[in-house]
Amino acid sequence: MIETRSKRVEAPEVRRSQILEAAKACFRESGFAATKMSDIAHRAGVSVGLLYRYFECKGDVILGIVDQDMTRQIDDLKAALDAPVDAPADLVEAVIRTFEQRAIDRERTSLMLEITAESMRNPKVRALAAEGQQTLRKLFYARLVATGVSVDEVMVGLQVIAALLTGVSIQLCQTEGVDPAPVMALAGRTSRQIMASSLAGNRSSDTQG
Amino acid sequence: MIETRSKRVEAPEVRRSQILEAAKACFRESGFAATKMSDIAHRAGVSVGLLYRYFECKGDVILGIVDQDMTRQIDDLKAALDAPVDAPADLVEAVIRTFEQRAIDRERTSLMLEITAESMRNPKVRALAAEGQQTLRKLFYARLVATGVSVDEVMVGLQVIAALLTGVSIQLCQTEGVDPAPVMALAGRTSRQIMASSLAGNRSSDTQG
Amino acid sequence: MIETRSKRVEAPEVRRSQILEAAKACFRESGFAATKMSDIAHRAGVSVGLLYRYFECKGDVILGIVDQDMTRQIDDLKAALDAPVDAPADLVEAVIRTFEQRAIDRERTSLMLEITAESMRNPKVRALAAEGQQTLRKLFYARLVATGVSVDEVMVGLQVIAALLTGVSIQLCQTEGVDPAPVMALAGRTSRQIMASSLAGNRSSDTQG
Amino acid sequence: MIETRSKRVEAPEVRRSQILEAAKACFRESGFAATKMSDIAHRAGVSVGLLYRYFECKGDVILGIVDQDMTRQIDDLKAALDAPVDAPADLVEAVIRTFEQRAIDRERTSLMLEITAESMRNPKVRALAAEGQQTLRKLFYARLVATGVSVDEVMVGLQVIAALLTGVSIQLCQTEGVDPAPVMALAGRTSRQIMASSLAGNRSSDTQG
DNA sequence: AATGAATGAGATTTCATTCAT
DNA sequence: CATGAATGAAATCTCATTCAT
Repeated sequence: MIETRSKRVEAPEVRRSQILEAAKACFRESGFAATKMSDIAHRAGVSVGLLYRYFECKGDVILGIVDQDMTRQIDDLKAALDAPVDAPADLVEAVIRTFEQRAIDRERTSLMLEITAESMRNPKVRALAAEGQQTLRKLFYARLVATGVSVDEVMVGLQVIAALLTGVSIQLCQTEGVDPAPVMALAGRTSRQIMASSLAGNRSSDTQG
Repeated sequence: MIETRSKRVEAPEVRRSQILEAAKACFRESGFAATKMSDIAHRAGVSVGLLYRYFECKGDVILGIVDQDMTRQIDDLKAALDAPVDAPADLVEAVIRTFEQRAIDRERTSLMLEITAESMRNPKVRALAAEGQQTLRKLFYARLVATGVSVDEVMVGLQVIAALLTGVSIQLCQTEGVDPAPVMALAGRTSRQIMASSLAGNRSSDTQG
Repeated sequence: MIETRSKRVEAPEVRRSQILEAAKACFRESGFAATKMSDIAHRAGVSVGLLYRYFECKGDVILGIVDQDMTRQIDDLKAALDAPVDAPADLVEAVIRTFEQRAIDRERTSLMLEITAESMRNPKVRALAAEGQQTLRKLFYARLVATGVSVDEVMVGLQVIAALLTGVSIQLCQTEGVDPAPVMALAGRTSRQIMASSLAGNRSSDTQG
Repeated sequence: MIETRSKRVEAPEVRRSQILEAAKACFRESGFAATKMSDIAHRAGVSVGLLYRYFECKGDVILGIVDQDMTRQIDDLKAALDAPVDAPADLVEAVIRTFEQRAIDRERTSLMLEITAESMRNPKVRALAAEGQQTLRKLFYARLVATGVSVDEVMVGLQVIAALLTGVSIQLCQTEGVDPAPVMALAGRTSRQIMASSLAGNRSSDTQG
C-alpha cells in the first residue's frame, strides 16, 4: 500500500492525488485525529514538508478529500443524467444501483463515517459537504422536472433510499462474518418499493391508517 | 451544563455517572479525539486526577460509555419484552417507535456516529458493541420464537428498519434548516411496510407487483 | 510481604516501625523515587493518610530509615566495644566480621546503594549519614586510644576495609549466578592483612618497592 | 556547562553525543529519577522533542549512557592490551592505575552510583552492564592466558581490586573536607599486594601467618 | 487515630508545523 | 521542488499531599 519513494519532481496534480489517496487510506484505518501528517507522508512516499506545499494544514487535507469526492460524485451524476434515458424510473434505478454498490464497499463506508463524524464539528467540512449535496440534488431535480413526475415526492423518496442504504452500509461494516445477502436483498426490494410509490405520487394517508 | 464543583466525597456510582455524562457531552460536541481529559473533568466538576480513579486511560472512558449504553438498551428491551403483548406486530411496532424516537435525537445521533467511527478502529470498542448487539438480538429472537412467526424473516426486517432509521438520523443531523417531517413520514411508512411483509413471511417478488 | 491490615489503633512506635520496614522493602525493590507513598502504605497495611502522621513528607521517610540504621549501628558498636576484649586485634576482627556479614546480604546492599545514591544529592540525608559515621568513628577511636595502638593508622585501615567490603557487596549484588566464595575469601584475607599491617604501624615504603 | 542553542541541523552522532553528555551531567547532579527530560534538553541546547528522535523514552537515555560507557571501556581495554607489554604484572598494573584514576573522579563515581542503583531494578540496564562486564573480563582473560599465569587466580584478584577501589571511590564521594591521601595510599598498596599474591598463584593460608 | 477520595502541579510524550539545506 | 531535523505547545497521565468523614 505504501508507494515507493518517487525520487524526483512530479506533476503537481499527480502529487496531490498521491497524497490524497494516502490520506484516505490513513483516515480509513486510523481516523482523522489519530492519523499523523508523517503517516500520510510516509504512505504517499513523500516528505512531511512536501505535504505543506499542497495543503496549508492538516484540516485542509480532509477538505481536499471531501472536495475530490463531491467533484467525482457530481461528474458521475452528470454523466448518468446525460445518458438518453426517458423513463424517470430508469434514472432513479441508476441512482439506487450506485448506492447499492457503495453499500457493500466497506472501505468507502469506513471513510464516509470518518468524514461524517468530522463534519459534525468541523464547519468547513460540513459546508463543503452540504454544498456538494445541494448541487447533486439540484442536478437531479432539474432533470426530473423535465420528465413530468411529482418531483418533490421523488426527491423525498431518494433521500430515504439514500438513508436506508447508508444505514445498511454502516451495519455491514460493523458486522463481520455475517452473510450480508438477506439484508441487502430486502434493502434493495424496499428501495424499489419506495421508488415505485414515489413515482406514483403515492402519498395516500391510508397507508398508515 | 457545567456542574458546580462538588467539594467532597461522592458515592462511586454517582461520580462515575457524573464523569460519563460529562464525557458524552464532550464527545458529542468535539468528538473523542478532540476532547481533552481536562474538558471532561471540568464539565464533570471534578479534577483530572479523579478521572483516573474511574478509568485507566482515555480509551476506557469511551468503553464505559458504550458499556453503559448497551446495558441500558438491554434493560429497556427486557422491560419492553416483559410486557404482556400478544401479537408479534406489537413487539415490532414498539421497537420501531424506539428507533423513531432516537432518529430525531440529534445529540444521540452525534454521539452514536462518534462511537461507530471509533469502533471501526478500536477493537475493544468494537467487541463491546458487537457483544451488546448480539445480546439484544438474542433477547428479541427468543421472544419472537414464542410467538410462532418466521423469526429469521422478522429479524432481517428489523435489521433493515434499524439501518433505515439510523441512516435517516444521520441525514437529519447533517441537514440543518430542512423540514424533517416528509422524510420521517416516509421512513415510518416504509418501516411498517417492511414489518408487515416480514411478519407475513412474504419474501416473494410479487410484493412489488 | 504485605502486612494484613491492622484494623485498629496501634502503639505509635509499632506503627512507625511497620511503616519504615515497608518503606525499606519498597526502596530496595524500586528505589526511592520510583516508590509511591501509596506503595509504602499498602505494604505497611495502613492508609496513605496515616503515613503523614508519622512523616511530614516523602523525604522524611528516607531520613527515618537512615536515622534508624545509624542508631542501630551505633548501638551495636557500643555493645561490641563494651565487651571485655583486651587486644585491639579482636576489636578490629569483630568489625571485619560485621562487614563481612553485611557484604553477603544483598537486600541490605541494595538498600544501601539506594541511600548512598540519594545522599549524593539530598543534603539532609547526607548530613544525617555523615553525622552517624562520625559518631561511629569517634566511638571506635576512643576505645582504640585506650589500647595504645597507633590509632590513626588503624582508623585508615578500617576505612579501607570498609571500602573493600562495600565494593565487594556491590559486586555480588550485580553478578547473579556466580560463586561469591573466591572473592569473599580473598577479600577476607586482604582485610586481615590490612588490619595486621595497621596494628603493626606498618606503613613502610618498601611494601611498594 | 549549558551549550548555546545550536540553531540548526547537526550530524546525528554529534547530537546524540550532545544529548548523552547533557544527560550524564544531569544524572550526576540530580539522579536519574529527579532529572526531567526538559533538563537534559536545556543542558544539551536542544528542544525536548528532539530527545525523542534519539531515544524512545527516558529509560533509553540511561541505556544509551551505559552503552556508551561500556563501549569506551572495552575500546580502552583493547588499546591497553594491544600494547606490547610482556609481564602480566604490567598488564594488571595498568588496570589498577585506571581504577585509581577513576576512584578520585567524583563526578564519575556519582554517575556510577546512580547507574548501579538503577541497574538493581531496571532489567535492561542490568543486562547491558552485565554484558559489558562479561566482555571486559573475557578480553582480559584471553590476554592473560597468553602470558601463562594462573589466570583464575589473577581474575579473582582483579575483581577484589576493582571492588576495593570502587568502595574507596564511593567513600571519597561521601566524605567532604577529608584528606583522601592516606586512604588512597593504603588502597593502592593493598591493590598491589593482592596483585602480587595473585600472580604468585599464592592462595596458601600462610599468607596470613 | 485512621481512612481514602479528591486535588492539581508537574512530568513524560506526541506531533503539527517550520525552514535551512 | 523536495527533504527531514528541529521546535515547542499541548495532551495524557502520575502521585505527593490534604482533609472531610
